[in-house]
Amino acid sequence: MERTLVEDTINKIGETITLKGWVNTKRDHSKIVFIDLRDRTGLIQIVGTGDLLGSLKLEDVVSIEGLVKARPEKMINPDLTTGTVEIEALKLAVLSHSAELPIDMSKETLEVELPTLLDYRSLSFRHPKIQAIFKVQAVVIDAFRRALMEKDFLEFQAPSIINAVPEGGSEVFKVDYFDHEAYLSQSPQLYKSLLTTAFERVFSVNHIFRAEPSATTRHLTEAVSLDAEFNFIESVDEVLDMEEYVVRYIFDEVQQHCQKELALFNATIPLMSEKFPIIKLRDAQEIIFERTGRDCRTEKDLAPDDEREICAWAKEEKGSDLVFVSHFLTKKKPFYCYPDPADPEYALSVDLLCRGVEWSSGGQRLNDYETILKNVHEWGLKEEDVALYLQAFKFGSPPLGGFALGAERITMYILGLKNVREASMFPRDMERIDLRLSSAK
RNA sequence: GGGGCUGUAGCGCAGUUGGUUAGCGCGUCUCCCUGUCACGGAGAAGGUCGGGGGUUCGAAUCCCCCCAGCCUCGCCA
Repeated sequence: MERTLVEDTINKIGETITLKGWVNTKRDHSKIVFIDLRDRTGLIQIVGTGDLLGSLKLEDVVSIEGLVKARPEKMINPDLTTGTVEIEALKLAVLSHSAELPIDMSKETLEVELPTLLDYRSLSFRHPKIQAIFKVQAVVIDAFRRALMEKDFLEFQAPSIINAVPEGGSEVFKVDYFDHEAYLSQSPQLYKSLLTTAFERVFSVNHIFRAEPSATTRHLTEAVSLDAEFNFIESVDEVLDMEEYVVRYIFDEVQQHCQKELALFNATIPLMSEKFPIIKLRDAQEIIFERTGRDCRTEKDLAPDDEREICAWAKEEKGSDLVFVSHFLTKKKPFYCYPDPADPEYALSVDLLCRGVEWSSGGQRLNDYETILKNVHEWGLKEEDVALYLQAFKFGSPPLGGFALGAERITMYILGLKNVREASMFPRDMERIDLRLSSAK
Protein backbone atom coordinates (compact mmCIF):
# COMPACT_ATOMS: atom_id res chain seq x y z
CA MET A 1 0.00 0.00 0.00
CA GLU A 2 1.18 3.51 -0.78
CA ARG A 3 2.71 5.38 2.13
CA THR A 4 0.65 8.05 3.86
CA LEU A 5 2.46 10.84 5.71
CA VAL A 6 1.58 11.56 9.32
CA GLU A 7 0.30 15.07 8.67
CA ASP A 8 -2.16 13.78 6.04
CA THR A 9 -3.89 11.35 8.39
CA ILE A 10 -6.30 13.94 9.77
CA ASN A 11 -8.09 14.01 6.41
CA LYS A 12 -8.36 10.23 6.11
CA ILE A 13 -10.71 9.25 8.92
CA GLY A 14 -12.25 5.88 8.21
CA GLU A 15 -9.56 4.89 5.70
CA THR A 16 -7.03 2.10 6.03
CA ILE A 17 -3.55 3.48 5.35
CA THR A 18 0.13 2.61 5.68
CA LEU A 19 2.42 4.82 7.76
CA LYS A 20 6.19 4.53 7.83
CA GLY A 21 8.47 6.04 10.40
CA TRP A 22 10.31 5.77 13.70
CA VAL A 23 8.99 4.75 17.11
CA ASN A 24 9.27 8.07 18.94
CA THR A 25 7.66 7.04 22.22
CA LYS A 26 5.97 3.93 23.57
CA ARG A 27 3.36 3.66 26.31
CA ASP A 28 2.89 0.00 27.11
CA HIS A 29 -0.20 -1.11 29.06
CA SER A 30 0.45 -4.78 28.39
CA LYS A 31 -2.73 -5.70 26.48
CA ILE A 32 -2.95 -2.30 24.81
CA VAL A 33 0.07 -0.34 23.59
CA PHE A 34 0.38 3.23 22.38
CA ILE A 35 3.13 4.27 20.00
CA ASP A 36 3.92 7.80 18.85
CA LEU A 37 5.12 7.31 15.30
CA ARG A 38 7.40 9.98 13.82
CA ASP A 39 7.98 10.80 10.18
CA ARG A 40 9.27 13.98 8.56
CA THR A 41 5.87 15.61 8.94
CA GLY A 42 5.25 14.99 12.62
CA LEU A 43 3.95 12.63 15.29
CA ILE A 44 0.82 10.50 15.47
CA GLN A 45 -0.52 8.08 18.07
CA ILE A 46 -0.81 4.45 17.04
CA VAL A 47 -2.87 2.17 19.23
CA GLY A 48 -2.65 -1.60 19.06
CA THR A 49 -2.57 -4.83 20.99
CA GLY A 50 0.37 -5.84 23.09
CA ASP A 51 0.85 -8.85 20.85
CA LEU A 52 1.32 -6.63 17.82
CA LEU A 53 3.27 -3.67 19.23
CA GLY A 54 4.66 -4.88 22.55
CA SER A 55 8.15 -5.76 21.40
CA LEU A 56 8.91 -2.47 19.63
CA LYS A 57 11.84 -0.41 20.89
CA LEU A 58 12.41 3.32 20.64
CA GLU A 59 13.71 4.41 17.21
CA ASP A 60 12.80 1.11 15.55
CA VAL A 61 11.69 1.83 11.99
CA VAL A 62 8.30 0.42 11.18
CA SER A 63 5.67 0.19 8.50
CA ILE A 64 2.21 0.11 10.04
CA GLU A 65 -1.04 -0.62 8.27
CA GLY A 66 -3.95 0.75 10.23
CA LEU A 67 -7.34 2.36 10.37
CA VAL A 68 -7.58 6.12 10.88
CA LYS A 69 -10.09 6.82 13.64
CA ALA A 70 -11.38 10.07 15.06
CA ARG A 71 -10.62 10.32 18.77
CA PRO A 72 -13.52 10.75 21.18
CA GLU A 73 -13.82 14.31 22.47
CA LYS A 74 -12.17 13.64 25.85
CA MET A 75 -9.20 11.81 24.34
CA ILE A 76 -8.15 14.57 21.96
CA ASN A 77 -4.56 15.66 22.54
CA PRO A 78 -4.38 19.42 21.90
CA ASP A 79 -0.56 19.36 22.02
CA LEU A 80 -0.35 17.20 18.91
CA THR A 81 -1.15 18.44 15.40
CA THR A 82 -2.69 15.05 14.73
CA GLY A 83 -4.26 14.95 18.19
CA THR A 84 -7.81 14.61 16.88
CA VAL A 85 -7.12 11.23 15.31
CA GLU A 86 -5.27 8.00 16.07
CA ILE A 87 -4.38 4.90 14.10
CA GLU A 88 -5.65 1.50 15.05
CA ALA A 89 -2.78 -0.78 14.07
CA LEU A 90 -3.70 -3.81 11.98
CA LYS A 91 -0.39 -4.98 10.56
CA LEU A 92 3.18 -4.25 11.55
CA ALA A 93 6.46 -4.72 9.72
CA VAL A 94 9.74 -3.75 11.39
CA LEU A 95 11.96 -2.32 8.66
CA SER A 96 14.94 -1.70 10.93
CA HIS A 97 15.83 -2.29 14.58
CA SER A 98 17.45 0.37 16.72
CA ALA A 99 20.13 -0.23 19.31
CA GLU A 100 19.61 1.12 22.82
CA LEU A 101 19.70 4.91 22.79
CA PRO A 102 22.64 6.63 24.48
CA ILE A 103 20.62 9.83 25.06
CA ASP A 104 17.01 10.48 26.02
CA MET A 105 15.30 11.26 22.74
CA SER A 106 11.61 11.23 23.57
CA LYS A 107 11.71 14.21 25.91
CA GLU A 108 10.26 17.47 24.70
CA THR A 109 13.49 19.22 25.54
CA LEU A 110 16.69 17.42 24.69
CA GLU A 111 18.44 17.47 28.04
CA VAL A 112 22.02 16.88 27.02
CA GLU A 113 25.03 19.14 27.04
CA LEU A 114 26.46 20.42 23.78
CA PRO A 115 29.49 18.05 23.63
CA THR A 116 27.18 15.06 24.16
CA LEU A 117 24.74 16.41 21.60
CA LEU A 118 27.58 16.60 19.08
CA ASP A 119 29.05 13.22 20.07
CA TYR A 120 25.68 11.74 19.04
CA ARG A 121 25.04 14.18 16.21
CA SER A 122 23.41 11.75 13.80
CA LEU A 123 20.92 10.83 16.52
CA SER A 124 20.28 14.31 17.90
CA PHE A 125 19.19 15.44 14.43
CA ARG A 126 16.04 13.40 15.02
CA HIS A 127 14.88 15.62 17.84
CA PRO A 128 12.25 18.22 16.86
CA LYS A 129 14.13 21.03 18.54
CA ILE A 130 17.30 20.27 16.62
CA GLN A 131 15.36 19.89 13.40
CA ALA A 132 13.78 23.29 14.01
CA ILE A 133 17.21 24.94 14.01
CA PHE A 134 18.05 23.61 10.58
CA LYS A 135 14.60 24.30 9.18
CA VAL A 136 15.13 27.96 10.12
CA GLN A 137 18.62 27.89 8.63
CA ALA A 138 17.32 26.43 5.36
CA VAL A 139 14.70 29.17 5.17
CA VAL A 140 17.33 31.83 5.88
CA ILE A 141 19.57 30.59 3.07
CA ASP A 142 16.69 30.11 0.66
CA ALA A 143 15.43 33.61 1.41
CA PHE A 144 18.90 35.07 0.83
CA ARG A 145 18.99 33.39 -2.58
CA ARG A 146 15.53 34.43 -3.65
CA ALA A 147 15.90 38.00 -2.40
CA LEU A 148 18.93 38.45 -4.64
CA MET A 149 17.59 36.52 -7.61
CA GLU A 150 14.60 38.86 -7.57
CA LYS A 151 17.11 41.68 -7.97
CA ASP A 152 18.70 39.95 -10.96
CA PHE A 153 21.80 38.63 -9.16
CA LEU A 154 23.60 35.58 -10.56
CA GLU A 155 24.61 32.78 -8.22
CA PHE A 156 28.18 31.56 -8.50
CA GLN A 157 30.28 28.89 -6.82
CA ALA A 158 33.42 30.26 -5.24
CA PRO A 159 36.55 28.11 -5.12
CA SER A 160 37.78 26.87 -1.74
CA ILE A 161 41.36 26.15 -2.77
CA ILE A 162 43.35 29.32 -3.33
CA ASN A 163 46.96 29.89 -4.27
CA ALA A 164 47.82 32.84 -2.08
CA VAL A 165 46.60 34.77 0.93
CA PRO A 166 46.62 38.33 -0.30
CA GLU A 167 44.49 39.76 2.47
CA GLY A 168 46.56 38.82 5.45
CA GLY A 169 44.87 39.28 8.77
CA SER A 170 43.34 36.06 9.90
CA GLU A 171 45.09 32.72 9.87
CA VAL A 172 44.52 30.27 7.02
CA PHE A 173 44.62 26.51 6.69
CA LYS A 174 47.40 25.25 4.48
CA VAL A 175 46.71 22.58 1.92
CA ASP A 176 49.23 20.13 0.57
CA TYR A 177 48.61 20.70 -3.13
CA PHE A 178 50.76 18.31 -5.17
CA ASP A 179 54.21 19.93 -5.16
CA HIS A 180 52.87 23.29 -4.06
CA GLU A 181 51.40 24.94 -1.04
CA ALA A 182 47.82 26.13 -1.32
CA TYR A 183 45.28 27.47 1.17
CA LEU A 184 41.63 27.18 2.09
CA SER A 185 39.71 30.31 1.24
CA GLN A 186 38.69 32.59 4.09
CA SER A 187 36.23 34.45 1.90
CA PRO A 188 35.05 34.62 -1.71
CA GLN A 189 35.62 38.38 -1.54
CA LEU A 190 38.07 38.80 -4.41
CA TYR A 191 36.21 36.38 -6.65
CA LYS A 192 32.85 38.03 -6.15
CA SER A 193 34.31 41.48 -6.72
CA LEU A 194 36.04 40.53 -9.93
CA LEU A 195 32.93 38.73 -11.16
CA THR A 196 30.93 41.97 -10.96
CA THR A 197 33.10 43.33 -13.75
CA ALA A 198 31.50 40.72 -16.01
CA PHE A 199 28.11 39.85 -14.48
CA GLU A 200 27.34 43.12 -12.61
CA ARG A 201 25.43 41.36 -9.80
CA VAL A 202 26.54 38.12 -8.15
CA PHE A 203 26.00 36.19 -4.95
CA SER A 204 27.18 32.93 -3.47
CA VAL A 205 26.40 30.57 -0.62
CA ASN A 206 29.59 28.81 0.26
CA HIS A 207 31.92 27.54 2.90
CA ILE A 208 34.73 29.66 4.28
CA PHE A 209 37.63 28.47 6.42
CA ARG A 210 39.39 30.27 9.23
CA ALA A 211 42.29 28.95 11.25
CA GLU A 212 41.84 31.50 14.02
CA PRO A 213 42.68 30.01 17.40
CA SER A 214 39.36 31.36 18.64
CA ALA A 215 37.61 29.40 21.33
CA THR A 216 34.36 31.32 21.63
CA THR A 217 30.63 30.67 21.38
CA ARG A 218 30.38 32.45 18.02
CA HIS A 219 33.35 31.23 15.96
CA LEU A 220 33.64 28.20 13.70
CA THR A 221 36.65 27.19 11.67
CA GLU A 222 34.35 26.25 8.78
CA ALA A 223 31.28 28.40 8.26
CA VAL A 224 28.68 29.21 5.63
CA SER A 225 29.05 32.67 4.16
CA LEU A 226 26.22 34.42 2.31
CA ASP A 227 28.01 36.78 -0.05
CA ALA A 228 26.63 39.43 -2.39
CA GLU A 229 28.39 41.96 -4.58
CA PHE A 230 27.18 44.36 -7.28
CA ASN A 231 28.32 47.38 -9.23
CA PHE A 232 27.14 50.56 -10.93
CA ILE A 233 26.44 51.97 -7.49
CA GLU A 234 26.18 55.73 -6.90
CA SER A 235 27.36 55.47 -3.32
CA VAL A 236 27.84 53.10 -0.44
CA ASP A 237 24.25 53.85 0.58
CA GLU A 238 23.07 51.58 -2.22
CA VAL A 239 25.01 48.72 -0.67
CA LEU A 240 23.38 49.34 2.70
CA ASP A 241 19.94 49.56 1.09
CA MET A 242 20.50 46.25 -0.66
CA GLU A 243 21.70 44.59 2.51
CA GLU A 244 18.75 45.94 4.46
CA TYR A 245 16.40 44.66 1.77
CA VAL A 246 17.98 41.19 1.97
CA VAL A 247 17.89 41.05 5.76
CA ARG A 248 14.23 42.16 5.84
CA TYR A 249 13.43 39.57 3.19
CA ILE A 250 15.08 36.85 5.28
CA PHE A 251 13.18 37.90 8.41
CA ASP A 252 9.87 38.02 6.51
CA GLU A 253 10.39 34.49 5.20
CA VAL A 254 11.36 33.13 8.61
CA GLN A 255 8.39 34.88 10.19
CA GLN A 256 6.11 33.41 7.56
CA HIS A 257 7.42 29.84 7.35
CA CYS A 258 8.89 29.13 10.79
CA GLN A 259 6.14 29.96 13.28
CA LYS A 260 6.37 26.55 14.95
CA GLU A 261 10.16 26.63 15.05
CA LEU A 262 10.30 30.13 16.53
CA ALA A 263 7.74 29.12 19.14
CA LEU A 264 9.81 26.08 20.17
CA PHE A 265 12.63 28.45 21.08
CA ASN A 266 10.36 31.18 22.37
CA ALA A 267 12.09 33.35 19.78
CA THR A 268 11.00 36.45 17.94
CA ILE A 269 12.26 38.09 14.78
CA PRO A 270 14.60 41.01 15.57
CA LEU A 271 12.97 44.37 16.07
CA MET A 272 13.19 46.59 13.00
CA SER A 273 12.63 50.32 12.71
CA GLU A 274 11.51 52.10 9.54
CA LYS A 275 15.14 52.22 8.47
CA PHE A 276 18.12 50.47 10.06
CA PRO A 277 20.08 53.11 12.00
CA ILE A 278 23.65 53.79 10.89
CA ILE A 279 26.41 55.21 13.00
CA LYS A 280 30.11 55.89 12.44
CA LEU A 281 32.61 53.92 14.54
CA ARG A 282 33.91 57.06 16.28
CA ASP A 283 30.38 58.24 17.09
CA ALA A 284 29.50 54.78 18.39
CA GLN A 285 32.54 54.87 20.66
CA GLU A 286 31.54 58.33 21.88
CA ILE A 287 28.05 57.03 22.72
CA ILE A 288 29.52 54.02 24.53
CA PHE A 289 31.73 56.36 26.55
CA GLU A 290 28.75 58.56 27.46
CA ARG A 291 26.58 55.58 28.40
CA THR A 292 29.08 53.50 30.33
CA GLY A 293 32.17 55.58 31.02
CA ARG A 294 34.19 52.92 29.20
CA ASP A 295 36.64 54.76 26.96
CA CYS A 296 37.23 52.90 23.70
CA ARG A 297 37.40 56.06 21.64
CA THR A 298 40.85 55.37 20.25
CA GLU A 299 40.31 51.66 19.54
CA LYS A 300 40.34 50.46 15.93
CA ASP A 301 37.32 48.23 16.40
CA LEU A 302 34.49 47.45 18.79
CA ALA A 303 35.14 44.87 21.51
CA PRO A 304 32.39 42.33 22.29
CA ASP A 305 31.21 44.52 25.20
CA ASP A 306 31.07 47.53 22.89
CA GLU A 307 29.05 45.65 20.30
CA ARG A 308 26.53 44.70 22.96
CA GLU A 309 26.38 48.28 24.22
CA ILE A 310 25.81 49.88 20.81
CA CYS A 311 23.08 47.33 20.10
CA ALA A 312 21.44 48.25 23.41
CA TRP A 313 21.66 51.89 22.36
CA ALA A 314 20.08 51.18 18.96
CA LYS A 315 17.22 49.32 20.56
CA GLU A 316 16.54 51.95 23.21
CA GLU A 317 17.06 55.06 21.13
CA LYS A 318 16.15 53.91 17.62
CA GLY A 319 13.78 51.02 18.26
CA SER A 320 15.95 48.64 16.26
CA ASP A 321 17.76 45.40 17.07
CA LEU A 322 19.88 46.07 13.99
CA VAL A 323 22.44 48.80 13.55
CA PHE A 324 25.00 49.56 10.86
CA VAL A 325 28.41 50.70 12.08
CA SER A 326 30.51 52.39 9.43
CA HIS A 327 33.86 54.13 8.94
CA PHE A 328 36.42 51.72 10.27
CA LEU A 329 40.05 52.72 9.96
CA THR A 330 41.17 52.43 6.34
CA LYS A 331 44.59 51.16 7.36
CA LYS A 332 43.05 48.34 9.40
CA LYS A 333 40.90 47.22 6.50
CA PRO A 334 41.89 45.20 3.42
CA PHE A 335 43.54 46.88 0.44
CA TYR A 336 40.33 47.00 -1.63
CA CYS A 337 38.31 49.08 0.84
CA TYR A 338 37.14 52.47 -0.36
CA PRO A 339 38.31 55.39 1.78
CA ASP A 340 35.70 58.04 2.52
CA PRO A 341 36.61 60.94 0.18
CA ALA A 342 35.57 63.35 2.93
CA ASP A 343 37.92 61.72 5.44
CA PRO A 344 40.23 59.14 3.84
CA GLU A 345 41.53 57.93 7.19
CA TYR A 346 38.21 56.10 7.51
CA ALA A 347 36.81 53.62 5.03
CA LEU A 348 33.36 53.18 3.54
CA SER A 349 33.17 49.83 5.25
CA VAL A 350 30.11 48.85 7.22
CA ASP A 351 29.37 46.14 9.77
CA LEU A 352 25.81 45.13 10.54
CA LEU A 353 25.30 44.35 14.22
CA CYS A 354 22.27 42.62 15.65
CA ARG A 355 21.50 41.49 19.18
CA GLY A 356 24.97 42.29 20.37
CA VAL A 357 27.14 40.72 17.72
CA GLU A 358 28.47 41.27 14.19
CA TRP A 359 26.24 39.64 11.57
CA SER A 360 27.84 41.01 8.49
CA SER A 361 30.54 43.18 7.05
CA GLY A 362 30.53 44.96 3.77
CA GLY A 363 31.02 48.27 2.05
CA GLN A 364 32.19 49.98 -1.07
CA ARG A 365 35.31 48.64 -2.83
CA LEU A 366 37.94 50.45 -4.82
CA ASN A 367 37.32 50.17 -8.56
CA ASP A 368 40.10 52.30 -9.98
CA TYR A 369 42.93 50.11 -11.23
CA GLU A 370 45.75 52.52 -10.41
CA THR A 371 44.49 53.09 -6.86
CA ILE A 372 44.09 49.37 -6.24
CA LEU A 373 47.60 48.75 -7.57
CA LYS A 374 48.99 51.50 -5.35
CA ASN A 375 47.26 49.95 -2.33
CA VAL A 376 48.55 46.49 -3.16
CA HIS A 377 52.07 47.84 -2.80
CA GLU A 378 51.24 49.98 0.22
CA TRP A 379 49.68 47.01 2.00
CA GLY A 380 52.84 45.04 1.30
CA LEU A 381 51.20 42.48 -0.97
CA LYS A 382 52.69 40.78 -3.97
CA GLU A 383 51.22 41.86 -7.28
CA GLU A 384 51.30 38.29 -8.56
CA ASP A 385 49.14 37.12 -5.65
CA VAL A 386 46.27 39.32 -6.81
CA ALA A 387 46.96 39.13 -10.52
CA LEU A 388 43.52 37.82 -11.47
CA TYR A 389 41.85 40.49 -9.38
CA LEU A 390 43.93 43.29 -10.89
CA GLN A 391 43.23 42.00 -14.36
CA ALA A 392 39.49 42.47 -13.83
CA PHE A 393 39.87 46.10 -12.79
CA LYS A 394 42.34 46.94 -15.53
CA PHE A 395 39.76 46.50 -18.27
CA GLY A 396 36.88 48.72 -17.22
CA SER A 397 35.29 48.39 -13.82
CA PRO A 398 32.28 50.28 -12.44
CA PRO A 399 31.96 51.43 -8.80
CA LEU A 400 31.03 48.43 -6.68
CA GLY A 401 30.26 47.16 -3.23
CA GLY A 402 28.77 44.25 -1.37
CA PHE A 403 28.39 42.42 1.89
CA ALA A 404 28.62 39.02 3.52
CA LEU A 405 26.40 37.46 6.19
CA GLY A 406 27.21 34.46 8.37
CA ALA A 407 24.47 31.86 8.01
CA GLU A 408 25.14 30.16 11.34
CA ARG A 409 25.25 33.42 13.24
CA ILE A 410 21.94 34.55 11.75
CA THR A 411 20.34 31.25 12.75
CA MET A 412 21.91 31.43 16.19
CA TYR A 413 20.75 34.94 16.98
CA ILE A 414 17.28 34.58 15.50
CA LEU A 415 16.63 31.59 17.75
CA GLY A 416 18.61 32.86 20.72
CA LEU A 417 20.99 29.88 20.77
CA LYS A 418 23.83 30.10 23.27
CA ASN A 419 26.51 28.61 21.04
CA VAL A 420 27.04 28.89 17.30
CA ARG A 421 27.95 25.19 17.19
CA GLU A 422 24.27 24.43 17.72
CA ALA A 423 23.53 26.25 14.47
CA SER A 424 25.95 24.16 12.42
CA MET A 425 25.03 20.62 11.50
CA PHE A 426 28.63 19.48 11.65
CA PRO A 427 30.53 22.20 13.49
CA ARG A 428 34.28 22.37 13.09
CA ASP A 429 36.32 24.02 15.79
CA MET A 430 39.78 23.73 17.26
CA GLU A 431 38.77 20.66 19.25
CA ARG A 432 36.38 18.83 16.96
CA ILE A 433 36.00 17.56 13.39
CA ASP A 434 32.91 15.41 13.94
CA LEU A 435 34.87 13.51 16.60
CA ARG A 436 36.74 15.09 19.45
CA LEU A 437 40.28 15.44 18.15
CA SER A 438 41.77 14.72 21.56
CA SER A 439 40.07 11.32 21.80
CA ALA A 440 40.75 10.44 18.16
CA LYS A 441 44.51 10.55 18.76
C1' G B 1 46.97 31.71 24.27
C1' G B 2 45.25 34.32 29.51
C1' G B 3 41.49 34.00 33.39
C1' G B 4 37.19 31.65 35.88
C1' C B 5 34.34 27.33 36.55
C1' U B 6 33.46 22.11 35.85
C1' G B 7 34.52 16.53 35.36
C1' U B 8 30.49 11.22 40.07
C1' A B 9 26.12 4.99 36.22
C1' G B 10 24.10 5.41 29.08
C1' C B 11 21.98 10.87 29.83
C1' G B 12 21.05 14.98 33.43
C1' C B 13 22.59 15.83 38.38
C1' A B 14 23.17 15.62 44.27
C1' G B 15 26.93 14.30 47.56
C1' U B 16 31.72 19.48 53.57
C1' U B 17 34.31 19.91 59.68
C1' G B 18 37.73 13.40 55.25
C1' G B 19 34.55 7.98 58.02
C1' U B 20 31.12 1.69 57.00
C1' U B 21 27.83 -0.74 51.38
C1' A B 22 28.62 6.56 46.81
C1' G B 23 22.87 8.49 45.98
C1' C B 24 18.47 10.91 42.97
C1' G B 25 15.63 11.58 38.21
C1' C B 26 15.40 9.75 33.27
C1' G B 27 16.86 5.61 30.30
C1' U B 28 17.83 -0.01 30.22
C1' C B 29 16.21 -5.19 31.88
C1' U B 30 12.22 -8.44 34.45
C1' C B 31 7.18 -8.66 36.23
C1' C B 32 1.97 -6.31 36.66
C1' C B 33 -1.49 -3.06 34.01
C1' U B 34 -7.18 -2.07 27.79
C1' G B 35 -7.13 4.56 27.13
C1' U B 36 -2.33 6.37 27.76
C1' C B 37 -0.13 10.65 25.42
C1' A B 38 6.87 12.72 29.28
C1' C B 39 1.26 6.60 31.24
C1' G B 40 1.42 4.26 36.02
C1' G B 41 3.12 0.38 39.78
C1' A B 42 6.85 -3.36 41.81
C1' G B 43 11.75 -5.13 41.45
C1' A B 44 16.83 -5.52 39.25
C1' A B 45 21.28 -4.53 36.73
C1' G B 46 24.62 -0.70 35.86
C1' G B 47 30.45 3.25 39.08
C1' U B 48 38.41 2.47 38.71
C1' C B 49 33.86 9.22 41.55
C1' G B 50 38.44 12.11 34.34
C1' G B 51 43.90 10.00 34.89
C1' G B 52 48.42 9.74 37.84
C1' G B 53 50.96 10.86 42.27
C1' G B 54 50.83 12.57 47.43
C1' U B 55 48.87 13.58 52.70
C1' U B 56 46.05 10.28 56.12
C1' C B 57 44.42 4.68 60.08
C1' G B 58 40.88 6.13 56.20
C1' A B 59 40.03 10.42 50.15
C1' A B 60 34.51 11.56 45.43
C1' U B 61 35.91 15.14 49.46
C1' C B 62 42.55 17.95 51.09
C1' C B 63 47.45 18.98 48.07
C1' C B 64 50.45 18.58 43.30
C1' C B 65 50.82 17.29 38.06
C1' C B 66 48.35 15.90 33.63
C1' C B 67 43.92 15.28 30.48
C1' A B 68 39.08 16.79 28.95
C1' G B 69 34.83 20.19 28.75
C1' C B 70 32.13 24.88 29.42
C1' C B 71 32.17 30.20 29.88
C1' U B 72 34.91 34.59 29.25
C1' C B 73 38.82 37.81 27.36
C1' G B 74 42.26 38.20 23.49
C1' C B 75 42.53 37.06 18.36
C1' C B 76 38.97 37.53 14.13
C1' A B 77 37.33 40.08 6.14
